[in-house]
Amino acid sequence: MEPTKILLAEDDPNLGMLLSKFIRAKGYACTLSVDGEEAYKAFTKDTFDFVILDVMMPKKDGFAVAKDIRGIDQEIPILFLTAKSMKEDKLKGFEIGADDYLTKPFSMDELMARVKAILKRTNKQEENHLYSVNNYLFDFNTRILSFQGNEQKLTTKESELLKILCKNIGKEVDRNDLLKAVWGDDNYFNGRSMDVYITKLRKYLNQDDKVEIVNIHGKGFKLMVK
Amino acid sequence: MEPTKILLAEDDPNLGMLLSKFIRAKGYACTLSVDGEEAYKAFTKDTFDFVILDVMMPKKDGFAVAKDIRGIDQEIPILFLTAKSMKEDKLKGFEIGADDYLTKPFSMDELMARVKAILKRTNKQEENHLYSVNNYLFDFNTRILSFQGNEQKLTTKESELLKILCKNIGKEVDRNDLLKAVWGDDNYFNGRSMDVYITKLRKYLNQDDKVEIVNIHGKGFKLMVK
DNA sequence: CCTTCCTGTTAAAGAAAGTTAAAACTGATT
DNA sequence: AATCAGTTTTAACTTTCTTTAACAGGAAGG
Repeated sequence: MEPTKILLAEDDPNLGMLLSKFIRAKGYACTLSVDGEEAYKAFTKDTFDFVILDVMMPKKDGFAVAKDIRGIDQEIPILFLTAKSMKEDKLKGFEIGADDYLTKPFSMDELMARVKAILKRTNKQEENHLYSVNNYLFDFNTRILSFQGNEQKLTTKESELLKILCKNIGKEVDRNDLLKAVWGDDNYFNGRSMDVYITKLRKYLNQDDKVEIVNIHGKGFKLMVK
Repeated sequence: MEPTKILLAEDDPNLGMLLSKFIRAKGYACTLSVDGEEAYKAFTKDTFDFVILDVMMPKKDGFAVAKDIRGIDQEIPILFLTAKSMKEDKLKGFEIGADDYLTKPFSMDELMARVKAILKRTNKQEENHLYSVNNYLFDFNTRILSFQGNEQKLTTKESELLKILCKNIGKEVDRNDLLKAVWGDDNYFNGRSMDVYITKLRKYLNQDDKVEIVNIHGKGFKLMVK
């Protein structure tokens, strides 16, 4: 099994290095970002199991990053780091969907204990990125979409797009969230590109007429099982 | 969709306020009762989706409240909060029909995690947005309006509008409420757009002359079965 | 009555999404 | 460096959905 991947966003280079080193020493993989934008970009590029965000960061603060991340992933645990223990900050964080909150200064061990506790609770182990959509089975790791034994290998973009739809099965996913997650930018041309990919995915999925990607005009898409 | 309603019974005013605030921040509605009797009263007055009971409370302890609640509702999830982790307490709780048990002190997110997990388990997943209007059947999820076997696929706006009318069948729905619900804004032009959609819906619904969308001049619309 | 506002309806314009094919890019291989 | 296969983007065209415009009736209130 691959190690648990942690995304850490911390603008203070000293603390950032220290934390990431410590996390790696504990047997996790850790990607360090020095500001909010970089963190979100990293999140869209790679697949993580846990996110640690400093609240105060240049370019994009921790809350903003969390909000964007929640737009495409409601499950991944998010832990905030903050200098002050302000109550409203805490509440704002929880509103966005934080799983925990740590006030500086904190000890390394304290951080790891929280991370472990949250992972233990949230890890349903099924996070093999294996999605079942009625009679289809989609394995994001191998990028294979199978239907009653016959397998279809998907391309990178195809599988990234399908993954997000699968994660939100039955729920509408905002067009812009999809674009930012898969293309990194939600401009017009990427939008047209995505439409092309939606067509491709629909072709793959048309063997099972209970499965459908529906468009919500002006809003986004929804993968659903009738 | 209306928020999930949680009934919280906790006699410690500090903890009670903190918890209820936190629960609301997480997007649920929360009613706080300060003792067992009040909690039971609240339960009979309103409709809840979840109950959290402190075991030790004045007037009526958590177990007694749970017992009474179970007398009228065998389904609703109940979670107990207790100061001690006594085994017999735990057993007693489960006997009565508790869904989970949390020992103080606990963290907020631990509580929410339990609540979410239980809701996920007990919830019949996505709501069945299935409406029957005399001989018509409307499925909001698939956006299909069917009449004696023949199916009509509706567009996004058509189905959003029809859904709200169906939810309020027989009742007048205010023009502005409709506009704000479907268009997000009740300006003049959206109003004209809605009128166009009302015409469209009427066309779909004219196969059954017992079904009608009537206008209440200057007020709004009403979907009714004669 | 008659004026004004509200609603009903139709058609056309405008915007978003669906589809297909070709072009551009990428990375590996010769 | 040229070729090739696979992937992604761009472009063009089509279809579908939504809004706007225009006109016609009705209802409410003076």
